[in-house]
Amino acid sequence: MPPAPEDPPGFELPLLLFAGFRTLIDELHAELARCGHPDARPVHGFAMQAIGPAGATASEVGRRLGVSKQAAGKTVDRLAALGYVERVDDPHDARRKLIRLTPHGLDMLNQSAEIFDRLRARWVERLGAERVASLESSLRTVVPATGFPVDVPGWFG
Amino acid sequence: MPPAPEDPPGFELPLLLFAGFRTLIDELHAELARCGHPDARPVHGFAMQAIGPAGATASEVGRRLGVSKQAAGKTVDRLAALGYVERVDDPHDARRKLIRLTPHGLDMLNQSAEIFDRLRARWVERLGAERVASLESSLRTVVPATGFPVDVPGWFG
DNA sequence: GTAAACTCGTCAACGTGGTTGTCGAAACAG
DNA sequence: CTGTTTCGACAACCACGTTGACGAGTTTAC
Repeated sequence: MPPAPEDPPGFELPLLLFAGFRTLIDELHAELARCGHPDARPVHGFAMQAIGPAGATASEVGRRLGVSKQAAGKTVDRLAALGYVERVDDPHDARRKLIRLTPHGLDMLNQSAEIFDRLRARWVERLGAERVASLESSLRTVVPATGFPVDVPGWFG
Repeated sequence: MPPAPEDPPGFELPLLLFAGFRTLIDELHAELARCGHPDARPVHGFAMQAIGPAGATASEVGRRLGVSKQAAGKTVDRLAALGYVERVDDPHDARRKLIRLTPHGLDMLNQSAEIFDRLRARWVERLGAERVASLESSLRTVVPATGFPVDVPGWFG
């Protein structure tokens, strides 16, 4: 089926996906700012998700996020300066430095989860549970099944 | 309806939207690279869309994109260095410098439109026309009706 | 008509999030 | 014991964004 003239132009789809993503992220951070996390940035959430409650090393974070270990290290520096994580020496391996979430960092992760649930609930209010579930299931079908790194270095920066 | 335990966690929705967007953008640029535009970046597409076939000034581009005129000016510099746009003096206003797409730039815009149409058609193959249309219509209802700038400075950088 | 106010483009300094390359120290494989 | 690999750090660099300032040109008000 070649593109029928009444089809929306193809560039609207990425725009809508981006606008949807960005709307959620903006609302998340507006809400986080009201809950004791005014300096949190989107990248911080991704990085702390990659660190996880069990902790990780900078190299691991880099691999999970699909960026270099140096970039991950710099992000961890900023996270540490904001009090979200701390570095502790690994007694079993003197090279490694375990990055662990502080209580403040854990709080941000928990709050983010709650806020995202509330935001999704608001979409359900406006669209109905079925359409939201359908949207998620459609996207799950078309996005490659990898974890979140899709591996185009510097795709947006 | 408070979040039922069988609902997907709220953070999956933004992840899926982002993954969908990024998948499309990555495929667009992989394809553009094969069609004579190996140096194009996502930001370039947005900026050239904001310039438009009629041309615009750097300040206008900044306003349309929701960034400062200085940032827009720097992006135009890079676009000009890549041969996508040129600056011409406005005879009616000696302050203004009209930014116009070169044939090369126009070609990129046209190719992008075609590629996006093909990518959307691939989604239609996998999901069916109805589900894609439903996805678009759902997103249209939940994203604020503004143009693309949602106005959080530095939301991702 | 002139003075004030605004707008345009540019320069400079800086922050953030990436990249590559290098390096010493530590761990590991042979 | 000797290579090889891995870890974290350092440096230099690039892309993209921000403020603040500034001269030149255009509008607006008086």
